[in-house]
Amino acid sequence: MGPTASGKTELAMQLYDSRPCELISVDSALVYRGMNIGTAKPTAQELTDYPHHLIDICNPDEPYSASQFREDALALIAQAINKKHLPVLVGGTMLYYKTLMQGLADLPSADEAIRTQITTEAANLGWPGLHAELAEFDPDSAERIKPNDSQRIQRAIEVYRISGNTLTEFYAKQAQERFPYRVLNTAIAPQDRAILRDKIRQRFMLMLEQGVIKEVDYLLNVKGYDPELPAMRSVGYRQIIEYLKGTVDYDLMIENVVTATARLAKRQVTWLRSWPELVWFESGNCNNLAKLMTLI
RNA sequence: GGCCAGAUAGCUCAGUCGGUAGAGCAGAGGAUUGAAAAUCCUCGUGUCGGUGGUUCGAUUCCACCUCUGGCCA
Repeated sequence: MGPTASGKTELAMQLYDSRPCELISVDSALVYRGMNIGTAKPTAQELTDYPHHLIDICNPDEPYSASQFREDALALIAQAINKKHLPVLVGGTMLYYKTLMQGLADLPSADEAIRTQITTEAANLGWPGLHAELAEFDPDSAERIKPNDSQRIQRAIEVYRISGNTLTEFYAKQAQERFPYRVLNTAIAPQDRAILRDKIRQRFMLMLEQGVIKEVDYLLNVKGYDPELPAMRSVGYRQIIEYLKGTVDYDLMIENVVTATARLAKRQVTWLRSWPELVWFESGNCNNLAKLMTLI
């Protein structure tokens, strides 16, 4: 685990060279085909030399989710163990790790039609208005969810409309999950955030040289993906789309991407601060592999 | 050289009919159950450019100075 631009992939590849393992990507953006430069996906050559599971498994307009990840990852872990390979989970989507190990309530899947309907209602009533509606049938969830948290309000209402049961009821029935494997939790990050910010900036400058703007332009204008798609709203893509539409100039776009990426890193670190039994590694330390090997 | 407009938080600015000031952005901390690279919550003391003057009291009014734009020579 670790924030973006901290060197997770590199360390995972070193580990792959050192013992038989299966690399399983834990990243909500790397699943999308055609989103390569902007997601800092390993190169085609790297993916040939170091095969990763769960990269390039969806098109940007196909939904992927924490729940789907859990299912995929459990299957891949079992396969790896059958082959007597070490399953190595590597990536920065902390909710996916949490979901994998703690499970989810038995909730209904997302329903596009109902989401669209709720979004339309929100345009008229505002999210606080829908939050008030939520409070009528599920006061506990309304207590927990803030009046402007559009996504969670939408989800809570969606679950109720699909199933007739509230989120609170589903949570109450949720079984306590016991993850059936022994896990070594490791995280890598630089010692301070300013260093990470510099690395983020440098990496984005490299992405620009590699043609990240052409990549986004292609997804938007040739493939015709809706800019409102979750995939197209990821860090970097969203800001480049603004630039392509002419809303912001080039220099401001660069600043916006660096800022958005640094904030992503911050949120990733927030997850990790309270992560139980976590072993920390420092970015760029040449002893990381050796240390990792002694822990496995 | 003259005239005009500015100078307030890291940045862009608002404001105080005179009682030492507040937004947005940035930054920091946090939440996180089928979109999670998403979505959301909390956090604002700074010689109010400098020096004098008026005043019980000046960041606010006045004078001069410095700097930055613009216009005129």
